[in-house]
Amino acid sequence: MDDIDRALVLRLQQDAGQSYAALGAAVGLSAGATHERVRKLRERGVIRRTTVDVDPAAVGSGVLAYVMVDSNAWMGESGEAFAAIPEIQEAHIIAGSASVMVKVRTATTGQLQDVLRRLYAIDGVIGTHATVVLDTFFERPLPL
Amino acid sequence: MDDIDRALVLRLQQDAGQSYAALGAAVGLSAGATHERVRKLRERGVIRRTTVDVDPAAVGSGVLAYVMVDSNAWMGESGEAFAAIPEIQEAHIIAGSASVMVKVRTATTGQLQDVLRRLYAIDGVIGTHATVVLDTFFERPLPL
DNA sequence: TCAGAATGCCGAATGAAATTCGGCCTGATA
DNA sequence: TATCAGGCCGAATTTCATTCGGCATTCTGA
Repeated sequence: MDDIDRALVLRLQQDAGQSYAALGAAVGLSAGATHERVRKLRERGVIRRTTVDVDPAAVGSGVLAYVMVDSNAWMGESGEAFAAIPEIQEAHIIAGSASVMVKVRTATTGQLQDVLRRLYAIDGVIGTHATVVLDTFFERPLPL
Repeated sequence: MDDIDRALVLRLQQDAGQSYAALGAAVGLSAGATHERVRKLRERGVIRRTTVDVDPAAVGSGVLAYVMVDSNAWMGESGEAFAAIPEIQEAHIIAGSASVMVKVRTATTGQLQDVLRRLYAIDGVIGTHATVVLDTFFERPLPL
């Protein structure tokens, strides 16, 4: 993981569709060497996968909310219960008054309400506190 | 935006590196037609870009926190002030007691503290409330 | 310090994939 | 029903990914 690797990851985050030749030229390597570097970054798990960034509103997920989930038990093994709710995009164990925080995307606030209902159905969950996002300034890749 | 488009977006989210031939076979289209569909999805902005998913810990961002930012003024035009802090990965205007919520990734909690310091320096910011993530269950693509 | 091994890079060769296009079919329009 | 636009297929062409031999540099251990 040297400066070249970091530069490669940075540029791939910005555009994973460019050719290895272009990518290599940007960091001063041949296409072959660039290919090998990127292959190893994947192998090591630094790059997990290549994906596309989708406009949530365009695919029917215009409502974004963060939900703090309160519980009366240790939630450390409940990951799958949260994963079973497809509208949940992220789920984290947190330090603080609540024990879990989830990021939810739905088409409408009605569906958001339904997600809250399903959260309550999870073992140990005793309360939720939803924070609705009114506007997103930005969502961007990791700093490097 | 029909069922085929949705299937394409779904599969591209899972793996944007596959060939148009494979992608087309999965949805019942030729490589050429698939190429054209995807081109239009990009053109319409449904697909914003193709990128790589990076392991944060591997690039020196092992600490994740969400920070509620309190203010004494309308923050609607302050997006750039938040964007100027590279450790902030997302920034949203929210409904509720705080006015802005940001997602922060740093290498250490010391750097997190430094980010809070810089948040306080933004015009109108009068307080922060950080929630540190202890463990991430999952982070995944949009539901479709 | 020196031989051997390992690593990383370059440049060329080869096969696979992206991209382009003409022609055909279907559904909508008037 | 005649016309037109949109979408798909399949082939042709160009570009790119991937693989490899050979060379230089660095690392290891004696």
